[in-house]
Amino acid sequence: MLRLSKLTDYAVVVLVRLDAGLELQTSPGIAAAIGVPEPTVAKVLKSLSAGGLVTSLRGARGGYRLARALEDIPVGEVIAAMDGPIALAACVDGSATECESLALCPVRGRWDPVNDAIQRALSAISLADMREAAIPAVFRVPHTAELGRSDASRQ
Amino acid sequence: MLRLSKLTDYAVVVLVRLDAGLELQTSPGIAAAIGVPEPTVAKVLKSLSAGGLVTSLRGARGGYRLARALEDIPVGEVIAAMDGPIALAACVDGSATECESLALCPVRGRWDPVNDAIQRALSAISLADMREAAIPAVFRVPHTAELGRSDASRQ
DNA sequence: ACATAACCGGACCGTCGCAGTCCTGATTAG
DNA sequence: CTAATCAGGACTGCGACGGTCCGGTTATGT
Repeated sequence: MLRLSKLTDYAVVVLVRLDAGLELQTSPGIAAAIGVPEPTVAKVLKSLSAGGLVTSLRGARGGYRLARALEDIPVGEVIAAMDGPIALAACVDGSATECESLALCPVRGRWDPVNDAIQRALSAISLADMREAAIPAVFRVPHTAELGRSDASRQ
Repeated sequence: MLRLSKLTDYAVVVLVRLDAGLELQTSPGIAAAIGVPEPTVAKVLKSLSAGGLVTSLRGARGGYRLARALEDIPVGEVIAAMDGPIALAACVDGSATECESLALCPVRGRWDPVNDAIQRALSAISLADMREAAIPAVFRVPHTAELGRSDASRQ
């Protein structure tokens, strides 16, 4: 239950990887570093960029960079960037129609306190708290050693 | 975005309705009272019964009853009964294979603190806290008035 | 100026879980 | 025995999600 999308999980891995000390990292480079297909990583980075969690530099020698320190990124914000606004209900979006009839809809505002509680819980945990386990041992070894390998070797 | 299943929302409405003071209520009766199709209500009640939130009496003159007071039912338990164990990850089930390779899987134990926080948040809110808004005004009036609508019309 | 590398913003499709319904038993009151 | 009710499935249509790909834009470096 509360199925967190797999993309969101990747997002955490990607963000932690972005904290590896380098100034700028490319999408293919990150993909190689964390062992996730490049198109998927690209998609994650796009969402994160749209959510303001990373800043991007276009063009050759471009790449991504953390917009803030991991300590200042609550996990709730990552989820919001990937899966949309955090809300625990079936019809919470600000859709105009309001389930056709506001009075009839049994799903109304009731979950607000629950949502607030979850929001608070997710705001209290930062990515720094999840950092340690974020990059599995297998991928933690090739750090700054040679990370432009699998993409640089393609030319 | 943490989509809560619609069934879970119905579950809250049903549970609140079960608190209406009657000793025993049948599935069709509840359906008529809250304005939700009978088969759906039946499904919800089955799940709730399996989760130990309501007790059932089979046979003629049977029905459902709250297993505990609303104050003693945290919303997290309702969610767990309807949507399975509360866990915020893609692969958290106790599946044997563990994503094929435990070492490789980037999704491992990292979300535990987050899950714990959510679990705590959901345990702190009881159904009594959600009672007021649970049954919309429209359905709060016709208590036992004219509920022979959709259940009497079938067969 | 040109080629290259990288991001951007979509469209696209297969898969899977969910909502909702229905059917066939098992159980109990009258 | 009969009727009412719960129990536990099977089944189906739909929509969201994971994952991939493509054309376009921007910037670097020669």
